[in-house]
Amino acid sequence: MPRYNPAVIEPKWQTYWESNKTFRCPDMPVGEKVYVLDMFPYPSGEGLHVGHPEGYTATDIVSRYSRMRGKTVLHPMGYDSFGLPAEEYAIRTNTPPRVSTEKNIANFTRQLKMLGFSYDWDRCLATTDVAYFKWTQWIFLELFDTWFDPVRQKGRPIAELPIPEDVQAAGENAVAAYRDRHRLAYQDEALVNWCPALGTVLANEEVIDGKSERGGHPVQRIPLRQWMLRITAYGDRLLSDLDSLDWSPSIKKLQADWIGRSTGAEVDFPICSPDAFQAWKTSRATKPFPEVQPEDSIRVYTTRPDTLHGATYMVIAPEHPLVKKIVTPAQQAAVTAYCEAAAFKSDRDRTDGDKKKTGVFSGAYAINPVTGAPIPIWIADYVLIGYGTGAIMAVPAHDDRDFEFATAYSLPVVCVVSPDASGEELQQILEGKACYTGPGKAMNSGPLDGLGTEDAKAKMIAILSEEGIAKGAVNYKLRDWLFSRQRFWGEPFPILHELDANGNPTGRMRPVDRDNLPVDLPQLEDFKPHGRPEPPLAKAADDWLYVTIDGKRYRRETNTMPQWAGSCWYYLRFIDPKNSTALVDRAKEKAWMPVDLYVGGAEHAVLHLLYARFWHKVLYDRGHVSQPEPFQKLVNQGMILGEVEFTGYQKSDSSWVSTSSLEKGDNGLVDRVSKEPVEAVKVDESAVTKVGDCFVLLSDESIRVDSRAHKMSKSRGNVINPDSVVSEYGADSLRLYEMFMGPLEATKPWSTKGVNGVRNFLDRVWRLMIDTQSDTNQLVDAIQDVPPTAEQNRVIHSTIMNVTRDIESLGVNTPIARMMEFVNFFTKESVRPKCAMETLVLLLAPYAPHIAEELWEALGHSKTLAYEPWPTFDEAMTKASEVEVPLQINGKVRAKVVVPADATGEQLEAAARGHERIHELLDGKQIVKAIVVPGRMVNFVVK
RNA sequence: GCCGCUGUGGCGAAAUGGCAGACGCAGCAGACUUAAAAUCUGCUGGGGCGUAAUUGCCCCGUGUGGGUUCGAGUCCCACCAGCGGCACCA
Repeated sequence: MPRYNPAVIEPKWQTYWESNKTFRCPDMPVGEKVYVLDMFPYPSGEGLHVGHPEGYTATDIVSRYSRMRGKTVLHPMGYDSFGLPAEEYAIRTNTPPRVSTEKNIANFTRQLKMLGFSYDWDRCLATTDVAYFKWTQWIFLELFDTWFDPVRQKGRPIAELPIPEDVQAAGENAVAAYRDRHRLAYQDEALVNWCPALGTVLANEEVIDGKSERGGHPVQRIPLRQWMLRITAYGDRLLSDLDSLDWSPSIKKLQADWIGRSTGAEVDFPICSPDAFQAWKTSRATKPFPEVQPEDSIRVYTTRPDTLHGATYMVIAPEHPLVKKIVTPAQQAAVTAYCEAAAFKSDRDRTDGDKKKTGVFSGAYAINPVTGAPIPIWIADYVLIGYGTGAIMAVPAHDDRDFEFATAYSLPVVCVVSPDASGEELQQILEGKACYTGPGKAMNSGPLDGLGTEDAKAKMIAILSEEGIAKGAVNYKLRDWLFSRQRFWGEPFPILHELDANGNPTGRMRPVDRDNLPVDLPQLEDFKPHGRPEPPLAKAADDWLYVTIDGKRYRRETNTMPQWAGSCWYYLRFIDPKNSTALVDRAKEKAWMPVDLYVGGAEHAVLHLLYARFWHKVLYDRGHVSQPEPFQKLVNQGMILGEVEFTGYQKSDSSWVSTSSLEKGDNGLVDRVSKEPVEAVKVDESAVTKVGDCFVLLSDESIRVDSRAHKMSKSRGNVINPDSVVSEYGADSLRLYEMFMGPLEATKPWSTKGVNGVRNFLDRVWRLMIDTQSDTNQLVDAIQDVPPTAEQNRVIHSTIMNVTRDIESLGVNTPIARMMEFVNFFTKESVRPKCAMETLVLLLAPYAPHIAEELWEALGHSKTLAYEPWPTFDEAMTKASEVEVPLQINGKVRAKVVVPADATGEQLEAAARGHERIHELLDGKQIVKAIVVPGRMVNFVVK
């Protein structure tokens, strides 16, 4: 009987690996170590998606390959299990989040084991494990206990923070407040996206068009006291250390853009009458540039200090504290209305570049500190409170946004940079009728005149620094990380707020003693959010909520940490998952870190990877880890799309409209001619054909249809479930197919026929060795214990060489093609040397481990092949004794000649000249040059 | 708008600057079979010439247009299309 039957052999080997602890990883590496890490999944109720096994198979191949190369491999798996979806689900089904989370984890674990990944399951963890988040809280306390020393560019213990004398003098509370202001984890009044329906603040990227991404509920911007992490302090290091990483340029660039470092200057503009300007200037010249913006001026950040003479007005954000102070009575009503409207827009909404710029005049004027001219102060939401100082100097001649605004409100435009242009264009710019943002020569700019843009910037900063009016400054788009959420299903903050005798907060806080960690979540009957920004944990019983220490009463912090917290350090815990005295043992950490290969989706290119790098650097500064960066090599797997679909478009009378005659109407697509709306209709593959570059209907070739693979989604109904693929084709086929689809990093469409194709290959591998007529796994007669022939050896050795080389460079698809060629070749051989079969099985093992183990056993081995030495090759054996070499004339192949593989250039050229047809073609021509590449080609250049 | 990635047969894709399309899917043909399935074997970019038929020969072909080179899918410049990300960051 025995046909290849994955349904039997796959569970058999999974059980074998599990009961023999085949993939248990020792505490400390023996010899060379490799740490191969997957981005751990969020255990959703839907279970594994086919996208998950793609990256997981790639890392499993590397892990299994590395073991066979004798390395010690750390290859763990866990779950990122805190978060909003679990909680929403819990609310809907009225079950505690922990219950549904554990159920989902069990399902994920079943599915992952079903795919035969070689994880060390003893190291499995979930961020929701109390024993795990104890250390998440511990790290939070470390952040709380750290300040950033800008001189040393390093996080240091808060106890080492120098306290200025005046603060010291102001007493204990002032010192405590000073410390609190400098911690990496600090509380601050922040403008947040508050969603009353979800009962939580949301990150900017969770808000779309002023509505929550989840549920589409309205979102408001309100000020709330929130926990923040001072990631901006690490901006420079997060940026510059990217250079040391083996990451794709595109991911590095995404991170660099997100950090968004820019250099320029901060400049103060006095708010006073022109008469008082000289006095202001004189008083400024006596002192250095003030640390904090004085009341009598507006501080702006600019990257173009060279254009200061062209600043004809100023704009401050609607939330800017000065708005209330400077607005004139006549403008009061208009300003209030404008600011209120702005409050209802999210950051994203407001920064939508397509929108027309709006603004309102405050009635007040400031003085341009270099020209002495009064300039109006406007309020507009194109200026963001969160970036720079929340105020700008507007130079409409040299900034597109300012120009657009100036045009809309008829504000003056003064050109101060002579552009690199000519004719009409130059004239327009000089007259202030067009905007020029590029570099040029300074003009109308007093002492800067004639200088190039870079020199002018430097000179302006130098002059104004001298006068105490400005200083050079660096800014980041990166904001401090808003770290608290008003939800139940997250890590509680290990922070206590001191209460006075009346039960009111004193404003002082203390960390929970580290011995008292973890702070577990309270049991709550009702963990639902409500419409107020008061976290659900506030509903906990008093014995959880209130703590008395040394006679003082405290109330626990009731916010929880965001989902990102747990994933910031899980890779460290995998090294030492059971440690109860430290987050990770120092010696083990040193032995295993950094992660040598980290694979996951590109959706984490910015947030997760930036947050984790930030935490890691803090832990590094505080001496808990030995390396400045956690992830040495990062690879982003591409997305797997659904099967290719053909879509035609029909009018209401069912007549077809070609995609070439569609246009965008007000409500979707319409026929360009009749403007009638059309409906998208799925067309079967058999009903279309390709003509030229387009697919058209077979029934009417004038009707073009769309051909596209779409992202898998429930609503589209094109989701492929790994469970059903495994039950129909087997786990090895799924693994093999996902690798065979194409390069790991590419986006590629699913094809069920393709799965069938690789299954077919595994069937052929099986029949190559197993006699399907027999009742047991009897080897076919062709397999004999004989040495391979020269030709067989060439196939064996070149297959080993190519497979090895490609796995090393993470080329996952091409080794499969090589193995297919191997099988195609040996299928035709009536004598199949046993050693050749063993080689194939070992090469196949990282890809399709179950069938490989089964065949290894059939070949007479009694234990797992997981630690068998990887086959080696002799490059000399890969070469044929004779090669066919193309002969070209002027770069065109005209003939081929067979020569010994080791033929020299002279021999090859002689053979080429001697070739009958080449001789013929060269007759009467003058050979200008002969290019001979031994073993590859000959090219005669003739006239 | 800005940035990045990708453009190769009917489809997924290969190809250290050296014979474009390996390998797989789909398709076609043959063998086996009463038949089908399965399996095995072969063919399969387009056009043309030639021949009884083969062997064979020529031209075109890697999004478009240029360039570098003896030789370009590969390197350089410009453009076009698709996908993805960012998007008033002063």
